[in-house]
Amino acid sequence: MEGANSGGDGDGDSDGGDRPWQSYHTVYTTAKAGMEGVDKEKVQRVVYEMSKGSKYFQNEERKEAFINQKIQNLRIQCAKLTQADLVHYRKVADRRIVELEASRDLSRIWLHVDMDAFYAAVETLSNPTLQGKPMAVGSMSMISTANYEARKFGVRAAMPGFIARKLCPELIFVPTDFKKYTYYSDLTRKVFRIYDPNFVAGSLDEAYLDITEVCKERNVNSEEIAQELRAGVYEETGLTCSAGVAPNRLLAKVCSDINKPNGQYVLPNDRMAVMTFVSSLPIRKIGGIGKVTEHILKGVFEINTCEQMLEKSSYLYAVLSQPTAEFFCSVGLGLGQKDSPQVRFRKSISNERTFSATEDEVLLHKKLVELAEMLSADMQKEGLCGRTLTLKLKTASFEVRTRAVTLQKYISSSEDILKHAKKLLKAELPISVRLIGLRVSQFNGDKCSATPDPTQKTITNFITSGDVNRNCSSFPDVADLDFVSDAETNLSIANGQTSQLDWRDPFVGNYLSDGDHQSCIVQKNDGVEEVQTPSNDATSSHYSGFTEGSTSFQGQFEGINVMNESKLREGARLNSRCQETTMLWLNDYKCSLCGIELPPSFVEERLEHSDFHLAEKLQKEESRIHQPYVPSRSRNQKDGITRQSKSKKQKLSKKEGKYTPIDSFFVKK
DNA sequence: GCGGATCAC
DNA sequence: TATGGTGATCCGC
Repeated sequence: MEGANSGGDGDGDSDGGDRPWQSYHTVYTTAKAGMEGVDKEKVQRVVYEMSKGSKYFQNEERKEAFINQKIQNLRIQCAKLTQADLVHYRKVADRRIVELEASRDLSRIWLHVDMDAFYAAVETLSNPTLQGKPMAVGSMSMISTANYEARKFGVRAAMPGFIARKLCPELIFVPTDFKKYTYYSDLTRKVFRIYDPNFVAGSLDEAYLDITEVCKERNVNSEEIAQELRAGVYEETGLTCSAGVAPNRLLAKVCSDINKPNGQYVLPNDRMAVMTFVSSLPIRKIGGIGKVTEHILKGVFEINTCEQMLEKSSYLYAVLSQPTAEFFCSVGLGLGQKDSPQVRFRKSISNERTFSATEDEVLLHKKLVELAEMLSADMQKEGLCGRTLTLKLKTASFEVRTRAVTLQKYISSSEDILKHAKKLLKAELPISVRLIGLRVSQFNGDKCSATPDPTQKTITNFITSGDVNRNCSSFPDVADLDFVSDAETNLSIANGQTSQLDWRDPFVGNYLSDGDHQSCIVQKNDGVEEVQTPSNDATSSHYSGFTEGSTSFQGQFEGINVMNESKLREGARLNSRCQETTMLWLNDYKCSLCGIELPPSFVEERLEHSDFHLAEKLQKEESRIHQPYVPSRSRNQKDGITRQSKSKKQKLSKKEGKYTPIDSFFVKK
């Protein structure tokens, strides 16, 4: 609202001035519930002092600079628009706004419930001595939730504990205990179900209810329903919650935040009321508009409130992608999203762990084994098989990288996962990382059936074709072509059986969401749902038992046998060459084939050198298969080493990361 | 399909 | 000492 950072924001103000902390934008300093009367200047200063100079901080600065460049670019684009352009885009925007307006639906009454400081409140319930004392759920490195006493000090969710303790030395830390939260969450849902058996759970502590019918049947207004529901939740759990009522979910969510904690706000189903409400609403309150989007909208278009989205709509349509512009306009009109289907399918499953940064390959390999085991277990629990595996790395400097392979067969066993994960990781070595993650996506339509859980209710809508098992790991391996990972994706995918329900709601997404799209809840037709909760409690058991069995990474590293495969097609060759360029250099220094030493910075020389070996290999090959090969310097490699002959600025080794051009993001072509 | 990024909780 | 984990989506290749 009156946010400390809203003053001269986005002008590159006061950098290096007497108040450097003002330019350090964090997620947790934005004014939210319970932050009234907080000395924001002091909080901001402490956060800055604690962070300054750290690797994390430096990365934040890098990202910030990147965003500022985007803003600059967009500003230039706007400035370049001619009068004629503006007239045109004014028309485009106006037409769309009329259409959007016509789609306005005021027939439903939505209620959003949000538990107050949920985790903290539950912990206080189970340990009443915490009552009235500043307390946070989480650890020294990260806080999940802080109670309202702690919030008075500026302590907030997503803030690292050691900073929170600086802000509030008496702060009590309580470790997270998801079993407890799930238990109480279930209790609240018992109450929700009374008012809407098909309610949509957003997470453990919030839900959307369509209360249209209850209001009608019982002939009571929404305010009374909200009161009653909150009282019911309190009676059932001893916990307080807040509620918001509005014609759509997007607005209901905004409303539940207004009188938090232990309050409610009703926005009537009336067009004027909605427009008035939205006119002064800061854009950051909208679900889907986060720190970066807010920054851009302010910096480029000087948009601070939702109403201003309509005022600037011609510029939005001129410079942003159409769906993005459209979302902002619909927000300006106070519209929600179209109804989402009752049943939603999980699209990926993943796990990741942070540890103290290391470049010890044996250690990294061990982490990978553990992750693969855990992921496989989770997948089997859910009966999932997928064909895309993604490795995520966070370097010691907090840069995040992902590397993916899409396979021809569906996998779920830890052996399969590990096999491919190792290849992906190997290509990145040497590297110092602080986090490794694995994700599997592109599921086979149905459960993999390895060990079906009889107690698990199946979703009837699923297509259960006889093909289901064909691709699963229970079948014998097909020829292992996997190392030419990218080439595989070029092969036509065998009769893609997409039983994944591929619905696409134009109003769901990054900028197109009212917040429930990230729901991990599968809501059944009968109203029963299953919740995927982060099972932190389970990790310890996973870790034990995998402490040994780490095979040396080094041992498998010498192979350049990628090139020995004889019947690779042209595409496969280029890709294997791409792999080779990354695998060729032992310890990123020494050629594994001839022993010549070339430091990573000699990018051109190294490429030349690998070309040499490649040509050598191919010549041998060509004597067998008759296929000409022209070493091409113009082809870009997928591994990020862009080949530009003259530039030594491309020295950036992969370790240091590559930076994509600014102009791409957010800009319409 | 891949990779970088944003967002929410 | 020290800045999380899971899942989803979008954009531009």
